[in-house]
Amino acid sequence: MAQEEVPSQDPALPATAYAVLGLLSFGQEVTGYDLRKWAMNMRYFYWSPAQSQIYLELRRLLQHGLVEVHLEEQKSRPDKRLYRITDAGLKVFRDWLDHAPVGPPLLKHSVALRLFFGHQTNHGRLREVLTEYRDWAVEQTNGLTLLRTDLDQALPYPALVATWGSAYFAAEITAIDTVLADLDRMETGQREQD
Amino acid sequence: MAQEEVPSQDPALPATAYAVLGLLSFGQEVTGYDLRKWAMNMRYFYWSPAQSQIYLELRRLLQHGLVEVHLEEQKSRPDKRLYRITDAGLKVFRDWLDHAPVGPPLLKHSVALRLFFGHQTNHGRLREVLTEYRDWAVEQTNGLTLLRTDLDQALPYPALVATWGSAYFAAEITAIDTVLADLDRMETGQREQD
DNA sequence: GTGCCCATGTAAACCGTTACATGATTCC
DNA sequence: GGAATCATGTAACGGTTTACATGGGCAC
Repeated sequence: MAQEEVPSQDPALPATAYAVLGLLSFGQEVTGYDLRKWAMNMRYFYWSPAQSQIYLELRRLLQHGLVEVHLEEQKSRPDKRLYRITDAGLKVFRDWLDHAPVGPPLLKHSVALRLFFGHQTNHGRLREVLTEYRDWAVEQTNGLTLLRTDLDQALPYPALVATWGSAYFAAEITAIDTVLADLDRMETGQREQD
Repeated sequence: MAQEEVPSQDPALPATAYAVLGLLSFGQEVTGYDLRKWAMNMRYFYWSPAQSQIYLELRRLLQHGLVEVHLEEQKSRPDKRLYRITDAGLKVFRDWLDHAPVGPPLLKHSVALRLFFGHQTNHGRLREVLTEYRDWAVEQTNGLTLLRTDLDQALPYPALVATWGSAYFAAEITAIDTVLADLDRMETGQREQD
């Protein structure tokens, strides 16, 4: 067994690697560039890594024998590297899906953080920040509903996630409205405490 | 001006540094150890960094002159390093609060990711994963309501965030229930397509 | 003709995690 | 008696970001 590609048993891959494997598990043959675009459609619930990171993960998966490449020459442009998942890769991915422990979502909500520290800011600015976030959330729901029409019957599980995402953003919007109303009450309530 | 501590103008601190500064902006004199416990109460909306990271940020803030320390000797235990925010630190923090651009929350929802790839797993396991996440979300709401009783009038802004957090987890729970019901429908619907 | 899209890749910097080390005190 | 708490810190490792580089095709 010289230096042939031996699919190692427990590669202990980083989370991003599994995300890439999962995208490839849909069966298409795609480039790293394509993957990045797909990943951006998932940004609603899973933060997309930098583009350079995706290329790195693909190389790693290749070394582990979990994906395979086939080159497609292009004149005056870097050759296309079309990746496809291997049987070994599919097995590793399914093992991860079925056996990985359930972890909590990783959330860093900078807007909530700024509200938390509201005692150091002026209400005017705080209001701006919250409103801007609310607008952003509205945009996200719009983007998601657009996406969902594309998915619906063709990709049922992604469609479920899209529905979930819509509910999430809807909740954020009403939560912001509640906060905004509470801020009002705090301001006017300061002079008339019973 | 030899090598005295010159508070640099635009330190461009990492997000964690501002979180630490913000906690210190409540005015108390605390240790890194205390900060870590406080940060854990914020894990509902802002992922707590590792303990070693907090100590590192404190040293960095000290170098920038944004916090100051005073030692408290302890026998048979590392000396307490009690940190307090400086005027410069408070200024930097307020500048950040009032001028930092509004960024989207950073979310990596591993459970949603696994639902997204549902075509590669069996429904039984998928159900388990979702249910386990649901249970976790219920725990979080319980923890939050406990917290909120402590905060309420004393810390109004953190209380607002706690309320927001409760709404968030409640939304997650009903979203999971919807997904679970949809999965049922997908299973039974497979044989009786009209 | 300016700017975005394609398509890959390298390099440096660094945030952040994990693991380890210490050692008395306090709670069950 | 064992485990958790207090209280800080170091070292290794690696995931991730940011910046940079290339260069033709295509749309407005």
